[in-house]
Amino acid sequence: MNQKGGTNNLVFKIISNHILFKDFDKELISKIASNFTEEIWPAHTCSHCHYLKHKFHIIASGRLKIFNTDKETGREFTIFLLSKNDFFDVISLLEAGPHTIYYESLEKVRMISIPMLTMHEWLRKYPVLNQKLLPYVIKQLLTLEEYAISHTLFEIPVRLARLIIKNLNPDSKKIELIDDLSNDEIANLIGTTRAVVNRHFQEFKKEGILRIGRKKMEVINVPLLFKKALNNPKKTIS
Amino acid sequence: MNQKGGTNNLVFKIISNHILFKDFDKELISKIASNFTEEIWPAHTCSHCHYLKHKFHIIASGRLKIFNTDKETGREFTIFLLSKNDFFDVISLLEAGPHTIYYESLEKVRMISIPMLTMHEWLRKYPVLNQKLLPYVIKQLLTLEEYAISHTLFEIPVRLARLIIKNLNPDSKKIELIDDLSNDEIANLIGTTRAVVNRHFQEFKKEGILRIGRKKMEVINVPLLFKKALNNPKKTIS
DNA sequence: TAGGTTAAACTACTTAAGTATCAATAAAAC
DNA sequence: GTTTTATTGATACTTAAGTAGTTTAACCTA
Repeated sequence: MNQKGGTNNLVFKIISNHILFKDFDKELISKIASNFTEEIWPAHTCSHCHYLKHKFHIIASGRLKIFNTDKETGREFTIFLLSKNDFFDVISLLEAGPHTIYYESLEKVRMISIPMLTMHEWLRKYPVLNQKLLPYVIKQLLTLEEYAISHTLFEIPVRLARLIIKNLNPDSKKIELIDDLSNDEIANLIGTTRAVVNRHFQEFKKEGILRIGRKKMEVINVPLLFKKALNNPKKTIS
Repeated sequence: MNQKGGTNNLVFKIISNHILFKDFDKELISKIASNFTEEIWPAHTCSHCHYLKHKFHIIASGRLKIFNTDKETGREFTIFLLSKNDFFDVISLLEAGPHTIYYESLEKVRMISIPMLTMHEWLRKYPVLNQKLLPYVIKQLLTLEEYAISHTLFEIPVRLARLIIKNLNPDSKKIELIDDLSNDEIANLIGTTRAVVNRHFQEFKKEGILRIGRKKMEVINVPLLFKKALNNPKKTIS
């Protein structure tokens, strides 16, 4: 019905290439796309989870962090750093209990969204959608498991090294997604504070692992970085 | 075909009451049940994830922990403490990359299992199964998120108090599932060491929150316990 | 009940991480 | 181009948690 164009081109383009919907037939994709509306969050738009319970979003461009805060200490922990094609909130897909987390756009974020009710309806109507969703959720499960483990068993330098490696393009050897973040945001990603991150960055620099500029970083010794990522508390090297 | 009895009564009883299968019709449940075999792990049976990739298990009785170890320090972190009706390994349901975790039975564990291939086949054949699985996986996601957050932002006494609260029966006020664990196993659950757990147990005891015996514990002041669970680093009370 | 085994309690020490503060510097705004 | 703001770099200090080792108590069983 809304075939040529749907609500607009952006929505159709995203939906038809998206992991959740791409295998649906063209007709259905158009119908699905027509339910989405475009939404733009300016940089540093902050939103409480509560207000998002009624909407399901897919990111078209820009980065958005899901985080938790400890009001007492003011410290933050970035649980997920979402970018293109990621969607939220997965937890709200399940009618679970209260789930206090926050969202903030790191820059201007373009996204498409539908009412959560519609998404719920589709999940009932198209069981295949559950099949598509499951691998994504399990991948998030793995990510969180990794967080829990490394925040429990590993020290900051190890966590820092692993964060960089995880965002290192294996071909270009360039750091992606996080290379332009401040020390503060890096600290949030590994669950520590700015001062501690900076302390270890200085160490990494001195050891010739990283080259660091203002809001940019570059790996100059990959093997050494991988060595840092091993948990080796009793260093034999002086 | 294998209607009366199936492979045996235990399997049928578990399957027909299990969250994953209970809504299937009797015929299908019998067919499904006939694929399961019973398995018993004696107390302290330890198994590496690798060997379990080819099987899917549902626990009938006993406790089993999923954990990770840091070989360097010997420290352990219990990711999940599974008991009746829990199943594993969820991550292996997705054909993901390597996932190094370990399993150990805390006591004699009775379970029923099928080849992972069969489970994969069913997930394709019965999309409803994905629908049943999703809420469970999302619940695990929530649990891991909670771990990641509390291990990042909260100190040991808070984590200890929350662990107890999470396993506190709201009606009976009795601690369940973990009340007979050693300090060592408690430490694994909150990601610290035995000595530290004991240190804070002594504190809790002195403050009149807990009564502690050898491998048993009891809450004697619930409100104080809840107060401990709040993250309140700057205590005004001396 | 004696002897052995295991877990818990206690003490002393070490260290990484967190905190506070300020100076230096780059970027952005006016 | 000057002021303002944000980010980084650096120093000194505090503390919770980790580590090591010993003592005490509970439990088991021979």
